[in-house]
Order: sequence, then C-alpha cells, then structure tokens
Amino acid sequence: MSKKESILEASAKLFSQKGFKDTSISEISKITGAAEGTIFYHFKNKEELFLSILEKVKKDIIFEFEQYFKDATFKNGLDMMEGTISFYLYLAGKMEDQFLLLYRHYPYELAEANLICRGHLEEIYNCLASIFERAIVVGQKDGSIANIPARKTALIVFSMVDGVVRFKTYNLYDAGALYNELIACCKRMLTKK
Amino acid sequence: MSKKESILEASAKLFSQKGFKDTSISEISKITGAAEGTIFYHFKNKEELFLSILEKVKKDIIFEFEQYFKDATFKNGLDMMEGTISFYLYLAGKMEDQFLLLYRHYPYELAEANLICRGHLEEIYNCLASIFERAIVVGQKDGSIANIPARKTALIVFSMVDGVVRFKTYNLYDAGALYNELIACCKRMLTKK
DNA sequence: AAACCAACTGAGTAACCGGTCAGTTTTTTG
DNA sequence: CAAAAAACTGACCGGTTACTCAGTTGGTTT
Repeated sequence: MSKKESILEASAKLFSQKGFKDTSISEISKITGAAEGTIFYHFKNKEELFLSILEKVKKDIIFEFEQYFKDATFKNGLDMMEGTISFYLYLAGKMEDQFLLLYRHYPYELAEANLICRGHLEEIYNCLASIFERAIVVGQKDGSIANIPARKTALIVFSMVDGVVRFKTYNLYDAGALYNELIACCKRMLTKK
Repeated sequence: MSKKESILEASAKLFSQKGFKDTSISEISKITGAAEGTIFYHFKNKEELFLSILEKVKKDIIFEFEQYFKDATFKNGLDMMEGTISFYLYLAGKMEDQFLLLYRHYPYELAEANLICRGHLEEIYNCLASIFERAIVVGQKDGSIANIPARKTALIVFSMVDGVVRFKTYNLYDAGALYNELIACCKRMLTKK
C-alpha cells in the first residue's frame, strides 16, 4: 500500500473514532509511519484530507447498495423494503467506521461553508432516501404496500432505521435486539389495514 | 445574573453549537466578560463545566415532561402517544441547544470514562423511553394499541421520532414537514389490524 | 553517468490551548 | 468599622496544534 493510501485509511479510522478536531496530524503520522510533511505533500490541508475520506465513504456506500440490488430478487415491494432495512443494518455493521463518520457533527458543520462537502452529503442521503422510496413505490404497484405518501414515508422509515443504528452507536441499546421488532413495526406501518 | 450563571449559560450554548473541543475557555471568557481564572474558580476544569451543563439539561428535560403530563389529559393510550410525540417535537424546538448537546458525540465519549456523565445520559434516555412505553401500556389496557412488545416498540417509536429531529438538526429535511406523516405512521404501527 | 522529478523528511514556527497562582476587589460577618 | 471570606483577575506557563520549507531520497529517462 502506498503512503498516500495508508494515510487515507488511518485518518478515516481516527476521524471516525475520535473526531476531526481530536485527531492530530502528528497522530496520523505516528500510526502510518509517514512524516507530517508527507501528509501535507499529498493533501493541501487537514480539511482537504477529510474531504477525500468523505468522498470515498460516499462512493463505498453507493457502490455497496448497487451491488446488493444487482443480485437481489424480491417477492414484492414490502419484501424489498425488508431486504433494504436488513441490508442497511448489515452495512452499518460492516462499514461501522464510515457510518460513524456520518454520525458526527463535523461533516454537517463543514457542509455549511464547503460546497463540495455539502454535495457529498446530499448525494449520500438522497441515494439512501430514494432506495427506501423505490421499495414503497414498487409495493404500491404490486399491492403489498398501502397508498401512503411515498417520499415522506420513505424518509420516516429511513430515520427510524437510522435512529436505531445511532442508538447502538452510542451504546444505549443494541440494534440487533430490536431487529425483529423493527421489521414488524415497519410492516404494520406500510401494509393496508 | 451571577458570573457563574452566565458562564454556564454561555458555555452551554457554545458547547451545543460548536462542540466541546471547538469551544475554548478564552471564548467563554470573552462572551461572558468573566476572566479565564474566574471560570476555573467556579469549575475545577473544562470537563466539570461540561458535566454541570449536562446535569442541567437532564433536569430541564425531565422537568418539562413532568409539567406536560401533570396538566394533560388523553382520550386513550394512542392519544397519549400522539401527545407525547407532539410534545417531544415541540420540546426539541424549544430546547434546541440542549437537544443539540445530546446529539453530539462528546457526551457519549465522556460517558465511557466518567460514571457521572454516564449516569446523566442513562437517566435522560431511560426517562424518555419510559414515557413512550407508558403510553403503549396504557393503550394496550384501553384497547387503542395492539398487543406488541411495549418496551421494544417504545424504543423504536422513540428512535423514529428522534431520527426525524436529528435530520432537521443536520439541515437535511424539515421535521415540521414530516409531522403529519410521522403521526400517521405511528398510528398505523401501533393500532390493531 | 548525469539530469530529472515525484515522493518524502523532520526540524522549525507562530498561534492557541487548558490550567495555575499570587494578588486584588467585593461581599458578608461579628 | 474591621476582619474574614468569597469572588474575581490576568499575566504566565508548558504543551500541543496545523502547517512550512529547505533539503534528501531513490527510481526513471536521456
């Protein structure tokens, strides 16, 4: 692995686990074995290093969902929603560090001043919301999901699933223990009476 | 207002809006007009200043809910749940700074090392989860809510509502625009088929 | 072998950080 | 009013921060 790659990898982990401000360049230098100067040779400054990491997170998340839907088949829209939630929870575990980065405040604070950062975040959330929305639209066509506002309901399902993942992140509750109930709640929410 | 109170007020706002690490003692000093030494006269160190703020947040949130339930009357458990969600969203707006503080990572990181911090957080979340749970239990007795696991479902409703508030906090979606749909989703989730 | 160049180095810098402390001012008490 | 206590001050300190830059390295081209 090149020095640049190892800098990206190490700082992604540190930014996720400790936060942007709490991660110093000297720490990244020590872990990677690269001199501090090397870090600034590859990245103009600390902020640009962060943006490179965020861009990778965006690409990785979108890629993973694309791969999942490429091979997956569903009985109907409701089944597709169950699969989506299930995969989201799986991914939040597999890509724990990347998700943690998105649960921190720094990206959203930076997004207020930096258009590139804002663009990455909007792409990520738009992609995720659209995935949930698509399942609802499909389900409404095949009759497995009730006639409810697709986009708004998608956002609520998304925030529900994401909320459970966050609780786990903060060590408040175990998302795994809530899995069955989460799916059951979601089904009651989406199906016809 | 005493110097100590103005230090607490100003630093609560700054810790919420900028984060713990990004708020310097000199900044608190400038805003309050208190000398830096005065801050350390009233609070042993920066961490203890934070704990004082967190304790106040805990007391305020619990007090607000107590006040609400003291005067409120509900038709049944489902109505109680609607009132609870509604009040939670109202409170998240009214006490925006205090909620923002709880959405940051610092409290949870500190909680891993500091038992007092952990205690405050557990009290807050336990209180909130119990409020949602109580509405479900009441609803199951009067028949307005289906026979579903009360505690687990309460956690899911809580994380759903909280997730929507967070999205608003991050300027991703407007929680207000989702209000009607949130209540509708919750009703479908809780009522019998 | 000489010239070239991207990759890399780490000592150095100015700014800032949380925290201390000896001393001053204000308030309370006897 | 005087003495004691509490509140307050800001210069000062050692340590850390992001970032710079003059110089070195090692592989490729001519």
